[in-house]
Amino acid sequence: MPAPQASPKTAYIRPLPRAFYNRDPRRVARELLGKILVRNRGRNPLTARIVEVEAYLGEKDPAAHSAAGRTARNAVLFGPPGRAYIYFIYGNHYCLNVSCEPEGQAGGVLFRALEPLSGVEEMARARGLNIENPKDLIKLTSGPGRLCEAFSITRARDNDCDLTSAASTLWIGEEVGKKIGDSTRSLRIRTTPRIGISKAADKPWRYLLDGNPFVSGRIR
DNA sequence: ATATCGATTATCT
DNA sequence: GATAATCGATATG
Repeated sequence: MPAPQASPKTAYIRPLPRAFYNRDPRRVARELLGKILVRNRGRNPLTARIVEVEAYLGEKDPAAHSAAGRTARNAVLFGPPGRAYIYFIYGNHYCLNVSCEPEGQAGGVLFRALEPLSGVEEMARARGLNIENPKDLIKLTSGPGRLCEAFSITRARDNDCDLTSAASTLWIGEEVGKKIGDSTRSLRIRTTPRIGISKAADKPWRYLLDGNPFVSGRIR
């Protein structure tokens, strides 16, 4: 397992445009792999590479929170693309999604695992883990609930946050110099069924970077 | 290594 | 009142 890489300065990360998210969530999910989630914290932002995601379609996907139509909880999924949809689950954990598709149409991508790049000490503190232990390092951001805890993501703080602006406290970017289509091309991407659902469990809409140690759960 | 189980609460039926 | 896009702990092979 690789040691965390040198900290990228956010000055060299630029946000993905809203149009990036204004598409089918399966397409967005695949292309989000390798991109960077940023938590602005004054100096010393938290950054991590996206290594595992799942696509949830709109009202036609029985596994999606939007399957039964718009409610107070899932309203962000029906709003404009590129916003954070945060939900609370099992009385314990938050999960992060980004809304996709044009306004009025639901759809989103769930963040399942990240590879920490900078702010690792802060993440460890938030998770109550010790980085000296390699096992604990993996557990920092390997899972949808874990990554939210590492980034201190809550519904109260971050639901409906605009993820397309570097001025937001939470946003998504890519390294300057890489083109959106390009950065995905060289990656080894694997698709599998989605984790932890019972409906539409056969759909292969989980996307991950093959071999990345931070990917959650078991492969296959 | 895999399996099972309890925690704990917002949300919806 | 039941459920849930999970996690961590415990038990067993």
